[in-house]
Amino acid sequence: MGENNCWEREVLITELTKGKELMLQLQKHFDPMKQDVCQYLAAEILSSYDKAMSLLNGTALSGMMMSKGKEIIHPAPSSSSASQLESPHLLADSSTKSCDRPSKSRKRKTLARRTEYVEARPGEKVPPEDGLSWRKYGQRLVLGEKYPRKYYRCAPCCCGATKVIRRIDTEPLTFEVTYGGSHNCDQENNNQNEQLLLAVQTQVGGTAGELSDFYIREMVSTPNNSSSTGVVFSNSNSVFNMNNSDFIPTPTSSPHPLDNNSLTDFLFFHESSANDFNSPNHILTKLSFDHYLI
DNA sequence: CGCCTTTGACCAGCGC
DNA sequence: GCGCTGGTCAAAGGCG
Repeated sequence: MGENNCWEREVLITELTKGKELMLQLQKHFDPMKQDVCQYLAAEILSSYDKAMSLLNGTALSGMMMSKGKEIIHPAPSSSSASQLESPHLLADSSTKSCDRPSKSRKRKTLARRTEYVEARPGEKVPPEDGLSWRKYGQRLVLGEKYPRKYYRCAPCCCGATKVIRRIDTEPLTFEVTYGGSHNCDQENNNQNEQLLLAVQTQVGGTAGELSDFYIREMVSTPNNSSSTGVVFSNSNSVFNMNNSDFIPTPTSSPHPLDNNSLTDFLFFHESSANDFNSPNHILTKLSFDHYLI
């Protein structure tokens, strides 16, 4: 009870803060030539305020996600996997991080779970990647459901994180994704990315104000290996790619496919163009758009 | 040959 | 207490 109130208060504060930040960005970046960017920011702001209003109206967050106020997570960096996994609802006991296999017991797990609704892109029959690495371990057709549920667990290590994907019968393009446990290994990557972002700010401009023309496009890292972590960022004229071995921004091969593209391209960058300048084995940690647009 | 997916079996939670 | 349900296991097969 008390924990729920604390959690909802935290979500409320987070959503209101996020909305404020987005509003400031919308004001800062308003440009009639970038209507798609403005529309995206406006949608995010509305989403944040909807969540906050739901909480103020006494709607439990879980109910908000599960029932009429279905939360559709669009495949944009604003729905950063990193921030999602930091949800207190989801975090089990991160202090006891270990890579031991979870208990062999087949006892049904009663871990805190979090459900999201994800839309597939038009023409695709699979939900968009969430930036984390998963390995499928089971699939079963549940009674009364048209499509089978697919069960995944953490691939890079054995932190016990699981994910269940269910295709909605009535909305074939919508998937219900239920996360269980905590993806500790990716949290490590996220910490590395935070450090890398600070390094970028230090090297390129020093302060966020001086970096106002740059968009951090993507953090890039490889599984279980921090040595090849990198970051890609750009302004309206150039795309830079750097890694943590030198922290010196260097232009990527020109013309880069992302050059002169709008921010819409940035939002889906990780799936369409990432392989242009990274090893095929990389995984990409999607970042919060509103957080890293500096 | 090793990794990944598939699939039937197992077993505990849950409702009646 | 019993049966149903669904989450997980693990062997088998597929694929690169």
